[in-house]
Amino acid sequence: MTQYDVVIQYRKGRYIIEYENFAKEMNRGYLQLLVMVLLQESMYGYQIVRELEKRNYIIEENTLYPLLRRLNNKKILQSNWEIVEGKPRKYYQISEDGKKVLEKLIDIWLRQNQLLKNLLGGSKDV
Amino acid sequence: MTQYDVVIQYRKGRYIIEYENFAKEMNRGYLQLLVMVLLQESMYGYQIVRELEKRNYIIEENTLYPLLRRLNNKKILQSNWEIVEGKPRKYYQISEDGKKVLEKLIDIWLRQNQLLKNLLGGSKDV
DNA sequence: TTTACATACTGTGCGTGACACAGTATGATG
DNA sequence: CATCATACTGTGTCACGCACAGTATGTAAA
Repeated sequence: MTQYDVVIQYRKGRYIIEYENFAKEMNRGYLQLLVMVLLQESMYGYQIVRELEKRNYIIEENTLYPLLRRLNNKKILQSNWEIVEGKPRKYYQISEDGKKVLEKLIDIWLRQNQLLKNLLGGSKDV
Repeated sequence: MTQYDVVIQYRKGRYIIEYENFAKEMNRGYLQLLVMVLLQESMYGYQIVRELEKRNYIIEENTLYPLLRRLNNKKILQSNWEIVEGKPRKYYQISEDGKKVLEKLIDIWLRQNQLLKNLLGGSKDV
């Protein structure tokens, strides 16, 4: 915690650089979109975490599992259990309703991208 | 509300298509990024709403004003009042701390973009 | 052999921000 | 003189990211 740090607050027993919070917010919406895109092929939770890890994107298990459950409850995803090597795995895939929502989200994402690209005006290669 | 609609729930006196909720989530993080990018030049709230409207991006006043206040409280933004044509206007600009956060957010955004682009595999022109 | 780590889930609760709702005040237009 | 555009303020609700805590199996190291 130096003069160079950004905005600091004490929470849950440690100092939080405020941009950790902003980073969190950046995930909202995006993670849902990401998961829906991935689950066009059937996958289980742990597999998703590892797959994204390989692609240098860290998603917390604490984030992903509740997310999968929520999307499942909303019928955005479908799921089925399989026993593999004595351990149960819950496989998820996007549902027909989910595909419709996914389309909308990709639309939004494209529009957001376009706008930001314009505002940054070529200073970033997006 | 037809068989073609996606996921429906009744709230606040009307039916909500579930993807409105997903759309909402898509704004989290992104709006903060957007505002920080815009406020590299000094602007006031109402002006931001109209400016984005021109660019076909609707941001609710109910969303923007609280957002500006929050970012101001966190010293991400600075503000000053001016009286124009007898009416007070609160002008905001990004602060030095804010610029550091903005850089991080753009990084995150670029990484998210890259990953999603890869996953969508050329099927979308991003 | 027991300790520890990887695998693969479950449940509950907190904090934050998008947006709803409500309100204030001025100037211009009809 | 009513209504609309301008330009803010304050407070409350709800959903989601993530923290925290727990369960259970298989495997590798000490």
